[in-house]
Amino acid sequence: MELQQILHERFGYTAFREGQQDIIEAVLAGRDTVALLPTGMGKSLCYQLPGYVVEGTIVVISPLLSLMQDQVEQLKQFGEKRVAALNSFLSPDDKQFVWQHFEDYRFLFLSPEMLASQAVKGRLQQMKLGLIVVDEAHCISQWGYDFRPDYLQIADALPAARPPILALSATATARIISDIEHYLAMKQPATFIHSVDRPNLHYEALEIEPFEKAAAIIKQVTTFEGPGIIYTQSRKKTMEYASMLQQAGVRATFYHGGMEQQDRMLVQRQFMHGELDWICATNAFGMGIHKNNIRQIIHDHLPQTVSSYMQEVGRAGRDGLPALVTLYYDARDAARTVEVATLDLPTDVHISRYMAYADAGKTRAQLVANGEMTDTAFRVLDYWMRQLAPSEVSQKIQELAADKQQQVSAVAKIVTSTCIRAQLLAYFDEQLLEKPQNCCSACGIERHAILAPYTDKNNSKDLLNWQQRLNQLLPFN
DNA sequence: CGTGATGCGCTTAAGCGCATCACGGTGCGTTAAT
Repeated sequence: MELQQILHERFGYTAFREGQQDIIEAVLAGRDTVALLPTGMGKSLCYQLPGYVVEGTIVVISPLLSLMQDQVEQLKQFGEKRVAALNSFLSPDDKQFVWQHFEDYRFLFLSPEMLASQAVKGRLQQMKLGLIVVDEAHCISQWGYDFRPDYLQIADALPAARPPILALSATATARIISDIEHYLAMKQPATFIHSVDRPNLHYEALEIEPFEKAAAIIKQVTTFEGPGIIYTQSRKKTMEYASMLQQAGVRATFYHGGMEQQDRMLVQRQFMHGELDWICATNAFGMGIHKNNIRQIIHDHLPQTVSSYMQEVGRAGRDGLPALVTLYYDARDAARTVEVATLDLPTDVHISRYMAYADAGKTRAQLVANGEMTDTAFRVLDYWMRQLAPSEVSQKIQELAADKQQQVSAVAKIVTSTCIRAQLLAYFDEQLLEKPQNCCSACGIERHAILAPYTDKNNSKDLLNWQQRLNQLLPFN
């Protein structure tokens, strides 16, 4: 069957979006493929469609359970029944069911951790696989080294005779692409890259005294239109900002990784449906947010990497209309961001404890239960101890810390440069060819030319029924 | 680096001033203990 025909009959589209067809053809030609597509440009179709061409199961490695749920639902809406996500969301019965029908699924979603389990590995060895997909593949680089080491071991979990791998992401530097190719053990991959330039984003980086930050942010939010996101560095601050905005009459709330899954979903949906205008969040807020009319992104600190900054500001202006992205910083920010970034790296003390326990034949559960290190620290350490000699691990951790410092420096250098846009592009090996009007704060910017004034949404009488409307919107609440 | 909790020593014994220390972000899966 022709691709066009499948596209139309199965998915109801009349034409491919830019880039999709080339990527799909590369995959169908059996090539390992790295595809960088802007968010909202139909990444999912690049593996959904091949599901109806190739023989065997499409295995999708996904970083978040909530993303898996979204994808499963989307495929079900397209009429696909042979789709499942094997993860800890499932009840024991459901898990049993998926396990029994493992080979029968057309699409199977797994986390890297689940993929690493012996049981899953064994099962994958014995079944017919059509395609391996790594969604949000920049997580390999972003999380693999010091947070979720299973991201560095995806290739080890796959059968030797495997189908092609398709790695999908929105933003990737040369280094991230090279990490993806290396840790997925890709063979002469086809690579599709797009420009990261976003002409409708207007960049601001404003140096400010620490004690003036909050007031400046509240003023900005109540002067110009939203919706928007405020990114801050601690869970506590998300709540403080949300509280201040609420007192200023803004429909705002907070979001961070310590919240219950259900609350997180609730906030996401309120924001997407326009019930909330501002989210005050840590970097937990982002992946899987499909909202195209975000007008502002505000940072109250220096982000940890240029890539994460690009991802965060990149959530603004997906509708193509102008958006303002503002970063407030002070001279001490870089040092503080480095502290936060390196906080949970294992130390020499942890290495000694790890070795002592290994010698005594004790288990990781005992180590963690004794409070000698966190579960994450153990897993990261366990990975490196298996990769390197004990004497090399300490040095490796130091290298990781030095790298974090270097990455923060790169952010600081860009936001204090003579043209933020040009420097951001340069970081992604691109050259700025045409400067838009109101390019960035370094080039000169006129906020009123970019955004409409703030309007007070509290005037509408339906605010009184806010909770009721929420309840209607969200049946499970 | 910056903040907030804790604890010490001092002193018209209840609270102050100061030093020290822990903590700060991102998520998967599993299981022990209720």
